[in-house]
Amino acid sequence: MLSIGDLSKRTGVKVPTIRYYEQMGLIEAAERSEGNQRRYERHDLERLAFIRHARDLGLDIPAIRELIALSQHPDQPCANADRIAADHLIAVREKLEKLKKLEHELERIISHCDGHSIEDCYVIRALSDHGLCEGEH
Amino acid sequence: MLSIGDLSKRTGVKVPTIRYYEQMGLIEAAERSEGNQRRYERHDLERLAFIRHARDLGLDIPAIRELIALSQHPDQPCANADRIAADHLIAVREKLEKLKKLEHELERIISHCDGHSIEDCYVIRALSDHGLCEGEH
DNA sequence: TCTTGAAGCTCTAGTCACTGGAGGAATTAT
DNA sequence: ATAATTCCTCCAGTGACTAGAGCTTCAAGA
Ligand SMILES: [Zn+2]
Ligand SMILES: [Zn+2]
Ligand SMILES: [Zn+2]
Ligand SMILES: [Zn+2]
Repeated sequence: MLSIGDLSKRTGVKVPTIRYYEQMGLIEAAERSEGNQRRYERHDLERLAFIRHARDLGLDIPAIRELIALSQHPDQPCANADRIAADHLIAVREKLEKLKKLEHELERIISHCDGHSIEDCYVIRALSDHGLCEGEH
Repeated sequence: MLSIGDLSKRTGVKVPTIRYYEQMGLIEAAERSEGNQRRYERHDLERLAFIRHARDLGLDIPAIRELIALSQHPDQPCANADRIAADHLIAVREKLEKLKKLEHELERIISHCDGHSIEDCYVIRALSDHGLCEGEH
């Protein structure tokens, strides 16, 4: 039987975050001690590690909720789980594309400034006029 | 003299967002009509385009506020403006690195699933065990 | 057993950059 | 003159936490 603090230390998830996950329905409401304190067991540890890992991979809470629900039905096909992951990969790739464009523009803008006065600053000028940009973003 | 709606149409910035920028101190409080409605001029249009462009490049509001303040002093050196852009580029590159790792892990995870039952689903198994991952993230 | 300090509880509010709605006033078009 | 549109202010909600206030419970040492 672990206290919420023990669970926190073992998983690296902060105490208020564990309570938040419970509120969001990712973790079942834990059993309580006589004095109303949460008491956890091994399977809560595993559940929390699952959530933490999914969050680290960038999945949002509704997606994780769905994955947990799916994982309760081992005999069902896993097409939905695979689709959640695939959709997320698509979203990650879209963000990557945007960030690459930003990186490119920022590099270009910074390298074009000779670093003298604000009046001539290419950073300021480029921000004032998207026409100076090479691509869209 | 433009109404807030005109300004919105010309810049593509939504009306509540323009009011929000005013509240955040990015735009000076506009003059008002007799009936208390905001009236804008050309330089507000330019200011808003500057803000919009800076936001599109991912700069946050405090950074934009500082850039606007700097741009009011054309004779000063532009080191601070350049530093803001450079710091932002560093932040963008860090995000890029993280996203590339995520993309890689997600690709790997998805490709390892044979798409049959939840019980064997590699997506679920990989989420349950970071040890199955190739790298950190 | 008593006491003290750490850790737990609930509830509320703050983060960031907006976005939307309610309820009412002003402006514009017919 | 009337109707339609736009404007005003204020408040609340988004996502995923995070922090604090004010109180209770727990664990350990004297
Ligand atoms: Zn410069
Ligand atoms: Zn641009
Ligand atoms: Zn699968
Ligand atoms: Zn992993």
